[in-house]
Amino acid sequence: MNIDNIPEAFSVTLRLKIISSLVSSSKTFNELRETTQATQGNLSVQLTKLETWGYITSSKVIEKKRTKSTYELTSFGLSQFEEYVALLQAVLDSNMS
Amino acid sequence: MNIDNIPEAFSVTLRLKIISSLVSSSKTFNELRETTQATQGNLSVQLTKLETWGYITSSKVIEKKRTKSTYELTSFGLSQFEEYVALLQAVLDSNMS
DNA sequence: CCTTTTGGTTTATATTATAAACCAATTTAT
DNA sequence: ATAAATTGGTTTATAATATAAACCAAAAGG
Repeated sequence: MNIDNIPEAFSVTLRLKIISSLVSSSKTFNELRETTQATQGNLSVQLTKLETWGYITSSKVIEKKRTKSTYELTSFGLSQFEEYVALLQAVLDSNMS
Repeated sequence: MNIDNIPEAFSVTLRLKIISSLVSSSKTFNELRETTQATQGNLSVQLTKLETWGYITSSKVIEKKRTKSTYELTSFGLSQFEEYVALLQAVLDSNMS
């Protein structure tokens, strides 16, 4: 990763919030809704994108006869996030004059 | 700054490239065009936005009877960039389990 | 059963990033 | 002289995409 190919995952605030929220632990759809304050539709769309890109995985579980989706950051997603932050930090560090 | 109000300045790759490029030194329009590989129109639009938001300043100088614009990162722009990176780093650090 | 709630997805709209077209001034070529 | 090309951009049209509104199915409550 370099400044010329920053992944799309980090360019939308909601996606960044989702990723940030999942760093500490997996979350359900509604937990993410609370922490991100996003609408359901928007959340659904962005989760689908992050999953398509391999940043998160989801698993549907039937709980009390209702589906409950849980979202988890993949190791790829975490490492991309770490790389992204390291890249920006390096830009700042290179300025040390 | 927190995860709920990430400035728009950082959500577009070209804007992030411009800011990154200006961290080390001021640059002219065409120097930015080379380092960012952007089209003139796109570069112009994003520079105007960054200037409107106070991230950069521009100065037009007449050199060999031609205008030459130079763009410089403001101290506000730099500190916002630093805050942004620190914020993301804090998210990662908070995961230390 | 009829309404409400849960747990989402699909689709339409609004925003905005990008590229194409344009413009004025200057230089170079004829 | 003046036509063509270059410099240094801005304006505008279009393409992409983020967001919100509408929708849907299944279950629970009244």
